[in-house]
Amino acid sequence: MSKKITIYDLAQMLNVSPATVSRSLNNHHSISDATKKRILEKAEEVGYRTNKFAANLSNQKSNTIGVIVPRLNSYFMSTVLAGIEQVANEVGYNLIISQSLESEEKEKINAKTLLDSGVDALLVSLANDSKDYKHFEHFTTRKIPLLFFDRVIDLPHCPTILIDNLSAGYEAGKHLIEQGCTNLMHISGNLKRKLYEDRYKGFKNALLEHQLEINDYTLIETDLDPKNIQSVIETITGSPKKIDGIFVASDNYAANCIKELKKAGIRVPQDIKVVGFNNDPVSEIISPNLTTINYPGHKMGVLAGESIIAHLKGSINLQSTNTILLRHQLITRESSSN
Amino acid sequence: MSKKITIYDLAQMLNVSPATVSRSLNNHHSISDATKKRILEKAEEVGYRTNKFAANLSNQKSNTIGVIVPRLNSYFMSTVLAGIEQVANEVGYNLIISQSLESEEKEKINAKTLLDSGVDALLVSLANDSKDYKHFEHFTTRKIPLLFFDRVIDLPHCPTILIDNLSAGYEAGKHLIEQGCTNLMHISGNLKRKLYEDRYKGFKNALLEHQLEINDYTLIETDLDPKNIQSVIETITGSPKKIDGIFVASDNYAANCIKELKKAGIRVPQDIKVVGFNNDPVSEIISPNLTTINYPGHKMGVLAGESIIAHLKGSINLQSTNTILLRHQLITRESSSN
DNA sequence: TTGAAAGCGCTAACAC
DNA sequence: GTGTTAGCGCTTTCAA
Repeated sequence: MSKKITIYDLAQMLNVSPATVSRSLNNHHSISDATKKRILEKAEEVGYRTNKFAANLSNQKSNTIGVIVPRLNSYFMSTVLAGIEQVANEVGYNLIISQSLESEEKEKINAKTLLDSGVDALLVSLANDSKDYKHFEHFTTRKIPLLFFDRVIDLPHCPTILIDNLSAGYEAGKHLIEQGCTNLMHISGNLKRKLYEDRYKGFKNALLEHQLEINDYTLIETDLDPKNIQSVIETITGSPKKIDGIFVASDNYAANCIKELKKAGIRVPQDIKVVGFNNDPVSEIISPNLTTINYPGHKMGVLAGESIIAHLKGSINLQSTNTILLRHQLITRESSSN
Repeated sequence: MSKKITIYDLAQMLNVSPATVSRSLNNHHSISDATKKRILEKAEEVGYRTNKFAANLSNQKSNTIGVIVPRLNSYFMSTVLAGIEQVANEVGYNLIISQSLESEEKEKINAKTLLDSGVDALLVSLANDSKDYKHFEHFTTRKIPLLFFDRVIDLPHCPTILIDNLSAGYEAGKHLIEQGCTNLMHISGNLKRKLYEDRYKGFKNALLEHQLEINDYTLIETDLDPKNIQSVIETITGSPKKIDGIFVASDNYAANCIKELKKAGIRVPQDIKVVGFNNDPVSEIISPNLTTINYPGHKMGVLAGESIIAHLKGSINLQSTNTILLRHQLITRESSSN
């Protein structure tokens, strides 16, 4: 902002008051069309650009929405962000995006920075690490709307958007059982996060319902980082009772599992059937194609964006809606077929 | 920002002037440690939060960097963004990210919005569509640093960060030739963008150097969207001379090609050898594993972030550096083996 | 329909 | 080392 043409300059050029210029620029109704037109044209002509700093200061709002995600470079998350960005962009909101990199510490700092930056609202998907949520209180006390998606926590007045992980887990388990698996394993993400806990619970429910054994091999908690996959493979191959069905909490990890299992001479789906999660494009690239749960990331982003913007514009009150559940769907492919 | 405690409030509580408070908060040297401490403590105690709008207005800077990318949900791009975010976050810069969705129109609007938002600098990867670059002139005339990465354009005073696509294309072609391919094809992205043009040029150079024929089947231009892959497969299978080597401008597309080729009964690498681009994780998931060119996305993001921030802090002058070339690398895997 | 003027909260030049 | 004060550029109440 250095070629400083202000509303004062415009006012002077046109022999009107700055107030009139300001009103015209904001399309205020109490200005005659004639002067409005005159001012707008002049503004265009001299290349006037509004100074948002000043407008923000005066308005106490920024037309900016803050986003905190664990990391933005996963297929799922970047898809969600793309959805949020799209709707925000359309209605003229800016998006400030920051990553917690799974660290509660960074999440806190990010929240603080975004608060200071004067975001009008905050969208959050939690870090695995986070146990304490005081850093979000500043937002609620200041009545800055706060919405959680995917990795959520139940905070008063904060709506959440997610899928029904419990039933998704159940469906995955049930499907494997129906395909004839009797010795099942779940490879989970960080169980501190409710979505992973729920997926496991649902999965376990399916086992219980079919009177299948639950033992030390039923659940492995991981960070879902393929780097550390080897120990998981060893656990699978080392199980006393041969494992014949695996439900993995992410497609990416599942694809890597399949790859390593194949290397270890274990056939998928003949020896072990696999169900992933997310419906990542990789699920259709891996051979065999991966059975998975479709998780509508883009839609989630769009919905999160739309909800928060509608709330900001006053057209709906988010505080009352507490949870929005998106529809998921089991997609069966080769990795679990008979 | 509704629980409004200002520096005036603090000043009053402590019987000092607002200026002293401001200076203390900014750790100005001309303030005695004693008062500084007193003020900082009080600020903490009453939960004072600085109002960035006011600070920005006064400073004429926002500590914010704008980013425009074609879309943020590709593996490569989200990796770059993760890199940018990481360095920006570390030094207290915010990132406003927007997508052009490959449309010049949206790119223009995004640029305008970011300009108005008062970003201190702008990082851009161009939309395929863009032919006109006037929308970036506002930045250069206002001396707002502008840096292009990946999909770049040569604008005066604007540094660019990219890899040597010419030699990357050459290496890919040469590799296929060395593997015994004689009838080669390149599946390119939008040739309006120089990086794709360069990849093809390099590839062609390899063919010319080995006196291989260049014909209508040597080059297919696509949007690299797997949705429209079928026509490409038909072109491949319909070629009068059997194509035995393909260089694809993205791993994702290459993986889908391999998948479809396999469906069509064509064996990779026996019948056709394939080289991709990016070293996307999918390249190690697809079977056969994909030979590819490693493209250091995260590093590119980090470098872009570091460069622009160093420039903003005055420690280097970016205008003089015109182009930063990152090192790429051919990674040979099964898809091109003998 | 338009204008005058008082903020919005912070910074920094200039005094003391 | 600290205080006074004049901006930064826009919005908006109140008055005309």
